Amino acid sequence: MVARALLGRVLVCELARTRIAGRIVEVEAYRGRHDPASHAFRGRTGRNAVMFGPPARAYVYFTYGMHHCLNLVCEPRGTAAAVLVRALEPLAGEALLRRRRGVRERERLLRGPGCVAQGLGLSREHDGLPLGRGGLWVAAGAPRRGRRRVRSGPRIGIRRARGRPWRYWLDGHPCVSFGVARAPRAVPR
DNA sequence: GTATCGATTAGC
DNA sequence: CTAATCGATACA
Repeated sequence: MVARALLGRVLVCELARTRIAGRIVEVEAYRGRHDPASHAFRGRTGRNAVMFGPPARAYVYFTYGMHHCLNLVCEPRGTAAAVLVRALEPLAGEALLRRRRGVRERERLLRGPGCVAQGLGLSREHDGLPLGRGGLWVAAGAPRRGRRRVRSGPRIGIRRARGRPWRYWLDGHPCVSFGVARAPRAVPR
């Protein structure tokens, strides 16, 4: 699976003459037309069009009236699958991250999908950005996935298709959005 | 046209 | 636990 393989690799963001890098420690897979929790479940729309396009592009969407989230499109044209980047361990650009995020603790700088987009400075204008040419790419990354085991479980914050364990994270990593210490709250209703 | 919800977060 | 805040979606 693409999602699992991304763990431990390094996401590099060089936009607007800045440089931020982070180890990918938590992701979720969304599987298009076959996945009731995916934005692409009901077909192509203006928002999700990038997911139906070629792979290795950023799908950036706006949600809750105030947050953006970053996905990496990972299947061929016509198949709308993407991986949501939920959390990174900061490796470069921490001073800028502290300024953008307004928090001091390193483990909170890029913990949670909204925080990732805010930290990297991503918004809808970056939707469709090709990886590798537009200032955003995935580098080879850390050996042995940061020396942690990969765990999987239900995705966070969804109401449909909760039985599918398509969230993947590095076990015990302090930059994971919901670990042992912080359990995910149940989605209401 | 109106009503409801959301791949979230921070704060109490 | 809730407010914030607005685009997407559901429904009349």
